[in-house]
Amino acid sequence: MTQVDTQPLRRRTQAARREQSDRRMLRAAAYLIGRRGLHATTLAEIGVRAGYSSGLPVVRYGSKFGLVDTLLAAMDRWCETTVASMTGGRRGLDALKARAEAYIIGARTIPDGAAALQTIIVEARYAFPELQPRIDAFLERWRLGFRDDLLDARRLGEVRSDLDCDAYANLILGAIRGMTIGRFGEDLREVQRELPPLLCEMVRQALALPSA
Amino acid sequence: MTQVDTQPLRRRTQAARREQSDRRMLRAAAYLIGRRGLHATTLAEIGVRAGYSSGLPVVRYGSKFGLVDTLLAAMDRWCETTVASMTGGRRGLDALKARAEAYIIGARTIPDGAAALQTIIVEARYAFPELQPRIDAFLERWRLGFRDDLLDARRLGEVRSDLDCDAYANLILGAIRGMTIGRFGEDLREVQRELPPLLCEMVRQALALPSA
Amino acid sequence: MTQVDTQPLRRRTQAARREQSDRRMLRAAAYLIGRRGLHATTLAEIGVRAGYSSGLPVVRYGSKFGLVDTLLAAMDRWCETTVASMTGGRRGLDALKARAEAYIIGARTIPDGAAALQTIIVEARYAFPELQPRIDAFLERWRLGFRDDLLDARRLGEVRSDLDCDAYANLILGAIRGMTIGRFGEDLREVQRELPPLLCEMVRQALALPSA
Amino acid sequence: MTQVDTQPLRRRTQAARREQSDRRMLRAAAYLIGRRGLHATTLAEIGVRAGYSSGLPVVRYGSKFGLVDTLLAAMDRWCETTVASMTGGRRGLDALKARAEAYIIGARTIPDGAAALQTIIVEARYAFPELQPRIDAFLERWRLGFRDDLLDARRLGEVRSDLDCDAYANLILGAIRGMTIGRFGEDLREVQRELPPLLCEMVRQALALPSA
DNA sequence: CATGAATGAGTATTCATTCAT
DNA sequence: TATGAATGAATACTCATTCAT
Repeated sequence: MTQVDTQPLRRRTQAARREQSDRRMLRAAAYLIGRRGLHATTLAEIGVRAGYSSGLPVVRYGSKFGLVDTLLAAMDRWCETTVASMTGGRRGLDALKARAEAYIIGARTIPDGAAALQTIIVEARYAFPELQPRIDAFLERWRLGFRDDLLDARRLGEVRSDLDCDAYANLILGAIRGMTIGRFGEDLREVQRELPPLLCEMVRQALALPSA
Repeated sequence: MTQVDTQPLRRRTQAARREQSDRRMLRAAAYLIGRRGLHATTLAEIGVRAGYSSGLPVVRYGSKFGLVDTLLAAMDRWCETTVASMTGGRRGLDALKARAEAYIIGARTIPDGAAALQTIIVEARYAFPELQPRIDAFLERWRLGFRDDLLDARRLGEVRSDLDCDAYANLILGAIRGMTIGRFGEDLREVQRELPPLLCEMVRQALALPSA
Repeated sequence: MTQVDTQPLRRRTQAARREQSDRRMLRAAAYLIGRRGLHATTLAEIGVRAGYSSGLPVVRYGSKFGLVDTLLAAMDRWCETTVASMTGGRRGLDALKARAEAYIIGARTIPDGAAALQTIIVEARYAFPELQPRIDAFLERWRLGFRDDLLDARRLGEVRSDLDCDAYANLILGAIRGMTIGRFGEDLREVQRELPPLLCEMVRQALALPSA
Repeated sequence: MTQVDTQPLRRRTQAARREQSDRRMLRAAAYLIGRRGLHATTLAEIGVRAGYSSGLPVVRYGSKFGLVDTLLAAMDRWCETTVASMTGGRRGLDALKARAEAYIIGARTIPDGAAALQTIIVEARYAFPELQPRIDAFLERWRLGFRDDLLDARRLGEVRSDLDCDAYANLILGAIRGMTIGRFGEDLREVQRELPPLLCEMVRQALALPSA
């Protein structure tokens, strides 16, 4: 019986150590990448800021690419969960508005993470071309979310039946990205206040039925 | 007499040589920066690709910062000229549409330059913080252009009188930037076809008078 | 009473486990060192390839030096045993021929071990200078073996009485080493076919009595 | 005329600087590699020992591989020249003896270079597999030299007509390599004294005509 | 006995910049 | 004006070793 109890305990403890250092390092990575940029952020810095040695990041993630890949995957999951909970039970334009808000809210809830995400999306293009598929998938998921909301809205009769949902989904995502990019750490709060109602207005007016 | 004649001649020749090497190096810089990113592009590469030695860029511009600064200033001037000629004689929404088209057209006319511009705007934030004022000024000029067009349109009665021109100018510029960013070298033509009419439609419908 | 019985049993089991992991790790070490070289082989790899954790090699041997030292000692013993059994009952040139064959046969019987041995002999000079005495002793034992065979042959009248046995022992060992070094994993079979008869011929003709 | 004179002068001076640093760095590399081994020798050390900065070796040779490749090529040329001058005008066994002496003499003339050469031949197998073709070519040239000497000796009637020249060339080269390997910096002088006459004796007795 | 998390010193490589020509 | 040789600081990555479990 001792065996049965100690084995899992040991494993739980080792796993816990690993999990904790994992969390800390990803948090430190997001903090630093969002502030100094992907290139200027050192693996050693990340390890030290997380409270560990300079070598741990490489031991854990194998390489800088591995760390960024892991970080991106974690943030991807976080976005997925947040968006799902915010758009749950909503449909059409209502869901679209919630989805847009989720993007902004992410930046408010975990500003470090959001800043790092934007930076990685932009800098990784040159630094880690192998990461592009994951980045594209991330953006595509957002785009498809907006598109499906618009398609749903069309089905519900909230917008004109001839609306080019794909094009408008692009426009919406582009606007959100274009307005938040490179503006972390400064006047993001302003964007948070301005952008959602603006999009709502645009959505209501530009996409609504001619009669509306 | 020989002195008097040769000196100016020499000077003219020297100036011409300088001008030519200048043009070539900035062109090479735009080409490389747009493709590999600001950080991955080395001064030596730029010099060699321009057909000169690896050391010339530093001799000419003093430092990497100096080169990027010069390049940015040149592209700024180019944008200014293009926009002025395209919006010349137009007012209100008509001018706004032309201005938006100018942004896209720039990417079509000098794709290397446009790609480099986007890259610099994003990467310089971390690499050359001293460059930020110039970048901000560049973007601000675009934003003010759109804002003034909207204000003009409001004065002309083309849009609602309570329109938040500043906010919409931000939205428009953000959409343009967000949709073109990181998409150079691939499907930019698609953006060129889609974006301008989309913005036109949005402008027409979202900003128009309620009666329209 | 339970104590008295289980203790030895446990110990025997522990000893067996230790012995098995020992065998496996040395085997894995030989395999990897022979293939990738001493420097490129990591302790972690050895542990994992042996079917254990990455940390076991250090726990068992204390350090990389300790492992190599142990491995070398084991191979030394193996050589000693093999040579003894192959030269047993023989004398003079007959024994010399058998000894030379033993060197080659080792490479055929345990190719991984032979390759690792060669690699260690060469790389350890720089990596583990402290190991040099053991290496020198190993080579010296071979040299002395050949020398004694030659001295015996001289006593038996098989070779000229003025033969420099030390010098020729060096030559023979050198030839064997020089022809096998760095050729593991490739055309060693060719060497196995060629070298022994060649040495035999040389031994027979070069060292034989002038009259022969 | 000034042009005509200064241009070459400038070029000669720059080229001279380059040539000098080249010579110094290769010399320093040979010295260090022969003493500490290929792996333990640092590019920075090489640069500093040559009297330059730690970064110059990479700037000049691109990488550690590039440096070793260059060094090997230089030593290859040196060997070629030395062997050619020493065997010039000789034939058969006489040429073979001179060739064997050249190998040893090289170690006496440029002991650092010879030691580095041996080390590189052995260590590069694992560290720089891409270098293997050059190494093989180097060894093959020696082997072919000995073989051709033997073939010539056979033609001249100096040795038995059924002699396996390829096999014996292997044996001779193997013996030379096996007896010098890993013995640089210590008792190489002894080898220098012992080996050539030993090979001569072997050649004379083992390869000679039965009647001789 | 065995695992695996964490350390930290060492090294090849990059490249903006300086400087001799 | 232009070349290119030389500098040196910065950083990703490796891995033997320590230590907690």
